[in-house]
Amino acid sequence: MVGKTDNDDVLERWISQARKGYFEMLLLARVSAGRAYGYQIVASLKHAPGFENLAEGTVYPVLSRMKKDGLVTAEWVAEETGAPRKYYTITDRGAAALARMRAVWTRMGEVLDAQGDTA
Amino acid sequence: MVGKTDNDDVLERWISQARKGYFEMLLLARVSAGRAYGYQIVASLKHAPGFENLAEGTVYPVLSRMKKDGLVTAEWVAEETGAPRKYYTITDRGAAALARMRAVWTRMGEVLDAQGDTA
DNA sequence: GCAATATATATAGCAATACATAGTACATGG
DNA sequence: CCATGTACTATGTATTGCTATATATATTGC
Repeated sequence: MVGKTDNDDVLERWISQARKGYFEMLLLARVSAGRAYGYQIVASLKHAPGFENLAEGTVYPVLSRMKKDGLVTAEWVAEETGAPRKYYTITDRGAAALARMRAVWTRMGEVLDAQGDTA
Repeated sequence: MVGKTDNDDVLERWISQARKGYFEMLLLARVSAGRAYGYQIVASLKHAPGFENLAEGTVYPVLSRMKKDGLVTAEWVAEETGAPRKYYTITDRGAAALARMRAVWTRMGEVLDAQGDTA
C-alpha cells in the first residue's frame, strides 16, 4: 500500500489551516438548514467530501463558541430513551453573520482567481 | 461618525481566521502569475478588495516560509538605483501545491453550499 | 544639508482556532 | 458482564495571520 508522501503531509497541514474560520461558517450553514443536535451534525458532516475523519472534539467546541457568541441557541432535550441531546438553532445574529461570511468567502475566491490576470 | 459595532469586530476576527491557509494560496497564485518582488506583491495586493490595509509584516514571513518549503525560489537583483530587490519565482512543487489547494478550496465551497439541502 | 516620504526587506511576540486524545454517561446486544 | 454505539465534554498542541517595530537606500522639498 502506498504511504503518504511529504506532499500529502504538507497539504494536510495546509487544509487544517484553511479550515480555520471556514469550519465555523460550515457549522453555521449546517444549523441554518435546520435545528440539529451535536452528534447528528457530526454524523451528517462525516458524509461530506474531506470530512470522513471528522471528530466530535472538533465540532462541539465550535458549537460552544457559536453559542457563546450568540450565533446559535442551545437547548437540552430529554429523549424517551438514550442520553439527552443538545439541540442547536441559529439566531438572527447568526444568520446575519453567516450571510456576511459567505460574502467574504465569495470575494476571497474572486481575489484568488484575479491573480492570474495581473502578471 | 458611526463607529464599529460588535458585529463588525466579530467579522473582522473571523476574517483573520478565514485567511489562515488562504493567504499562502493567494500569494502562491500571485507569484504563479509571474515572477515578482516582495514590495511589488504587497503593492498589487493592496488593490484587491479586502486587502487595502495589508501590511508588509503579513506578506514577507509567508514568502519566507514558501521559500523554505520549496514552493518558490528567491533571487536578489541589484537595481541601477534604489535598494536591491528579492524576486520570487514559483517552483514545480509550488505549482503542484497551488493546484491542489485550489481543488480543496473549490470542494470546501461545494460542501458549504450543500448544507442548505440536507436539513 | 537636513527632514520627510517612498521604496524595500526583515523579525519577534501574540491571539485564535482546528485537531488529537482522552474522558464520562447511558443504551443495546451477545 | 463486556463491547459497541450514541452523545457530550475537557485539555494540550501546533500553526498561521497580524501587529508593531526595525533597518537600509533613494528622492523630494525647504
